[in-house]
Amino acid sequence: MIQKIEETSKNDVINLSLDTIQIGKQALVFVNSKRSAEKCAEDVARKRPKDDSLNELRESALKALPKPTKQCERLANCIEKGIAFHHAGLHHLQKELIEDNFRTGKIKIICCTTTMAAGVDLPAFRSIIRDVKRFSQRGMDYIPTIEYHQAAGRAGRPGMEDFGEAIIICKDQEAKEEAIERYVHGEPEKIFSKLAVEPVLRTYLLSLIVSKITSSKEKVLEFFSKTFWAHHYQDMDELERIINKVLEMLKKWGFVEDKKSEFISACDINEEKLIATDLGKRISQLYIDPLTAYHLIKGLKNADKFVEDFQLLNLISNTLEMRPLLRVKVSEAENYEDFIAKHEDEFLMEIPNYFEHEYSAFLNSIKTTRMFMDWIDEEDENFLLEKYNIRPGETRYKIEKADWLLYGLKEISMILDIKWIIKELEKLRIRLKYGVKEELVPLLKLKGIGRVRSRSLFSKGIKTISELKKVDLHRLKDIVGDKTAVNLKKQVGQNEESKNQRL
DNA sequence: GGACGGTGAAACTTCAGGTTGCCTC
DNA sequence: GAAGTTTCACCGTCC
Repeated sequence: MIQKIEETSKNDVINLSLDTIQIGKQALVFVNSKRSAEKCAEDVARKRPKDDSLNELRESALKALPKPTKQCERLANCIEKGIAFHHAGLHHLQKELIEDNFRTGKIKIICCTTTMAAGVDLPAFRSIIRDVKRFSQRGMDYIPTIEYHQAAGRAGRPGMEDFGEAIIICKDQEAKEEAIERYVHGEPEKIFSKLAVEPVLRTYLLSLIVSKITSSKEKVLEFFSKTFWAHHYQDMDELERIINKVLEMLKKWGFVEDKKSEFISACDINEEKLIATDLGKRISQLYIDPLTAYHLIKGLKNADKFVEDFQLLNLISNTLEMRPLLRVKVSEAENYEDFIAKHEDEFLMEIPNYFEHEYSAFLNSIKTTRMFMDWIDEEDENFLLEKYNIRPGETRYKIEKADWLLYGLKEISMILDIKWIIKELEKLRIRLKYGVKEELVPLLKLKGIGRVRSRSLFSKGIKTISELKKVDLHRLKDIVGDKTAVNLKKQVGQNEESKNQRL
């Protein structure tokens, strides 16, 4: 059935969105980048009148962060017209806000990336798939059929509507035929085992040995031969070669060792036992890729009684876990290269050769490191967005990962008995978590005190716990508010409220 | 004549998502 | 590969 809609603009997404609203329904628009999601939402919003009943919602979106970023403003400006964008760069509060208000019907159109296709269950009358191609390492690739199905599956609300509409936007006849062939008639892709990815294999193999599920090379091979991976791979010789290679690495790095059986039975006369070392056990518990662990250990050994924060942050930025790293633009490269030259002897890892492929990753790691440095230097999210083009949601995600790696680094230091560095790591973790300078660390031990309050206390001269004890309750109330002030006094062992009541 | 603003073409840049650990009154 | 952004040349207007 061919259905005509009103064309008020050259942009099909705008026409479809406006039509959806006009017939009293909602739509999700799927695009291939965060920037597109934002722009697309703004384009639709521009064609819509402001709705005063959405003022409160607008304010909530704006106030999700202590200080609104440009992204918050853009979102708020869309929301007041019943339109929103949704992607991984949003603060989780904003994501929830958008999802909840789409469910209640206040938000009519969401322009989103794949966050919505996979993770969130938000049905709508229309699923509009604007982009069926997405950037990949090989250039632009069609999105998998399975992903199209997930997006299209959002169309139609069970129990509320008899049907839904999934629409792919095609620029010409050729694109239309391709879309029908690939997505409407196409079979979803077969599922492949992820075990074949080396970091996963390394982690998995180590955990098998740690948990004593497989205690010899033969048993390891036997175990893997029964996996889904082997089923797909079929070539057992090649499989054996890969597993052997990984096993040798684990041994070389000191996470696994061979042990000749002391009680030789008739059946396993030549069997060498595989045993995880203490270090190997801890790494497996920490769920870090063994290669990352090896890289961290090498870095720790290069540190000599004193480390700068940037050295530690750079060490963890050069791990697979931290990827994708922030990308250095052509115009920025010189600046970061200068930084490398200036600190040449200070890195805890070897700097890749300029002509090696890894050099650009190292350059990116410097940018990521400097982003963390700015964060712990108390720059706000808007500054990070402007300088590094990293959005608040991604900033939080990166910080979480960095924190986890620093925790891993601390645990490894404990096993290796490198005691002096542990305090440094603990301090850095606090600074990274809250995004503060070192001077605020003592105040952050208190409950109810974070980045903002610790800074205002500090700037009013309250810099330590003992100074907090000395300060008058009324003055404290002026700085952090009534409830927090009382709470703080309680925490430092002064129950000021009961004292006041007694007076 | 110079400052300024508007316009459009060319050059340049950038491009999804998101698991894991520990502690504590 | 393509959308989106930035840069730059060009032109017209105004003081």
